[in-house]
Amino acid sequence: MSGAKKNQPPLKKTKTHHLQSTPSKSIRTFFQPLNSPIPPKNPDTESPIKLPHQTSTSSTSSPSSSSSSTNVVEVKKRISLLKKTPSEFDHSSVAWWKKGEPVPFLFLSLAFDMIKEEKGRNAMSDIGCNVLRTVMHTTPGDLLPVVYLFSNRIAPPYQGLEMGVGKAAVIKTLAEACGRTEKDVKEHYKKLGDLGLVAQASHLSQTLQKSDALTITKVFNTFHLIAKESGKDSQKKKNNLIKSLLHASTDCEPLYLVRLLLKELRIGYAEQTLLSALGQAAVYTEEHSKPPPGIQSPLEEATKIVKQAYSVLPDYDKIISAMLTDGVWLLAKTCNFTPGIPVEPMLSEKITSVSEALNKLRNAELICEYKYDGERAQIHYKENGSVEIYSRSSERNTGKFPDVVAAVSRLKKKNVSSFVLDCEIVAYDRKKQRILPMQVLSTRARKDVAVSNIKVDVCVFPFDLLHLNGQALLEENLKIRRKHLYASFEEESGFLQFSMSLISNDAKEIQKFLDKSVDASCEGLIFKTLDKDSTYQPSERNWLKLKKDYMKTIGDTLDLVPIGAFHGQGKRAGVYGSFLLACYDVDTQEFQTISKTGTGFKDEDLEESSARLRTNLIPKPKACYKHAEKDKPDVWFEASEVWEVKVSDLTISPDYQAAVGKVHSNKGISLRMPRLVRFRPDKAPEQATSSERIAEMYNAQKHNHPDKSKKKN
DNA sequence: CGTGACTGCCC
DNA sequence: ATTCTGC
DNA sequence: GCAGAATGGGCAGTCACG
Repeated sequence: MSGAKKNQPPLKKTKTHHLQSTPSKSIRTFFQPLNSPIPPKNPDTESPIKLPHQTSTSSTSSPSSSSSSTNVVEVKKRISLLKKTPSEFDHSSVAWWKKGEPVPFLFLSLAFDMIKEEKGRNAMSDIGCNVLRTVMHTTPGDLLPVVYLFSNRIAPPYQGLEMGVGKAAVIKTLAEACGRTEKDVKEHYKKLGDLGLVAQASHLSQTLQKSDALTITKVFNTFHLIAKESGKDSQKKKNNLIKSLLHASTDCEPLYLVRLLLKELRIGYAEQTLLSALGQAAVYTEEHSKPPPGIQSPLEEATKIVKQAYSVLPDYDKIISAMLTDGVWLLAKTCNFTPGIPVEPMLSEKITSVSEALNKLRNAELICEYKYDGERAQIHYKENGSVEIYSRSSERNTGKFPDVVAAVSRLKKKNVSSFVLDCEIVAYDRKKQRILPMQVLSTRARKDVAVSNIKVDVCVFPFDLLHLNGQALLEENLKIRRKHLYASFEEESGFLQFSMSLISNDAKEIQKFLDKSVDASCEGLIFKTLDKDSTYQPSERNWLKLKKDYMKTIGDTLDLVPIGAFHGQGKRAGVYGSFLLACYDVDTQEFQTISKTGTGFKDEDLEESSARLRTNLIPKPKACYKHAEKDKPDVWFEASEVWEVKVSDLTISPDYQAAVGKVHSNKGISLRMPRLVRFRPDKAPEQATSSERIAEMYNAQKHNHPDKSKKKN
């Protein structure tokens, strides 16, 4: 594809006033210039360059119209030292601001830009590491916001703080900020595939407005203000806050402001690399603190420790503060699993057959459990009786499930004073004693639900216990955890039922169990070891999952026609990113939209398909294309080819038109998790899967006709 | 007060 | 969620 | 095999606007 291009707006002069808005109290606990026995190499006195942010002592800001643009050149030259191997890097070599002064946002933006250009994760991690060390050295109080911005968040997920700024809002703001129409901005966006690049190319702040240089804390605090804004006129206010940032930004700052707002950093650097860099930065910064004896490679070890700490306590406020006060080597002690704070859930890896499970977990005692189709939940019950429920991504869901709160409180056994339960919450019809589809669960109200007003009942299916009566069980084997699990709760039909499980290493028996799970409206099975390697490993993909649609020969497959496409974003800029697909209704001779798809393509496939279909453009949808007005693709195609798509489910859709009237009077059918399997050059569009067949497939889904799913042996 | 666009979060 | 890709 | 970044349907909640 293409190399990265930069597109930098001309520099503007920035004046130097540090509007210091202190973030929050957490900084108080930060250790000051970390234990640096080595006197800093005279950080500022020697700085040979007059830099934009360095008004030195004179608070009487002179309208220094002097060489501000050359200054940025100098800054960039200097900052390229970040590329040095950490062992050769001098933590005071790149900062152009004084010790104790707020870290300029430009520093982070330029670092992002450098990271983006690197290829290897090691090289990227090194830059990150050097950035963190620089901040630790000059302004440790800024480390927390720097880490948050690096990780593309503004708060731990369970705090529910969201900016509520999306593409549409950014488009609107950009249009206003540079006096263009929204339509204009949208076009530009479609071309570049990245609103950050649009912002950067827009030469914002045309007027030579005297504005203060952005600092990390300014940006971070403004993000928080944006997040907290709500109610009438809140959109306008958010809009203005964003504009104020954009107008104060220079160089590549607009690019990263926008990307941060949209949570799309796109520099190939995310959580795991950051954690690794954090660990390494700590090792270099804590120069006097020797690693514990017996450690061969402190850097790797520190990385492990930080990742481990984060996986059981995913909260940077706590991790950073613990790291700065007690050092990285104590992190395993200072950042423990904490009841009330969610742990990252253990995950599973996809497999495609029972035999694959038996192979991978050879020589270990196996347990299979039904894979229920609901929401993952981690339920924390504390000594004082308070309960919190967290989602798979650590969002606090307690307010959505007051009935679950009641159920676990009621069904825990007497000897249980506190626990953390890992489970699946599933929509459930108690009268018919039947699991209901995910789509039913998703209609449940989410905020401040009252037990008396619940529309969708749920049943909890526990499968693991991470904590019991003040004791962490993470390090115990599954066998032990299960023993505790079963000993700690009573079952109550329709409220709490242990996940259906089978302990077996017998392929035939397991195959039967798999079929049974599907009959019971489940998605398939999860495989785990009971003894060997069976501790609970947060965020690790050490379980296996087998779903019917993963299996090569089984699962629903459809032959569909691409009739439109959407421009790609990010690394897909310049090609289509996804395609609008249709089935064929033989009776009406219509192509009816059924879903989009944008995954399953090799890069090459995507380029070729894009090139091929671009020759087939039509200005308007044909009369025989049945689609909703709502989501029109960027371009329409003549129906010309057939693609095979695999799905996990068919669903009734509010928008898509496939088989409309056949299973629902005015709604069509769509696809859950559609992905391209292969092209079908052997088929003509009219040979695509028919609406009739799609209705059949929908009706064949077990949970749509549960009465017919008689037990079979 | 109803509707539709937008956003975040489930999968 | 699924899938692909570079390291 | 890891980590990151592309991409899917669809729901409730929020806000702007008529």
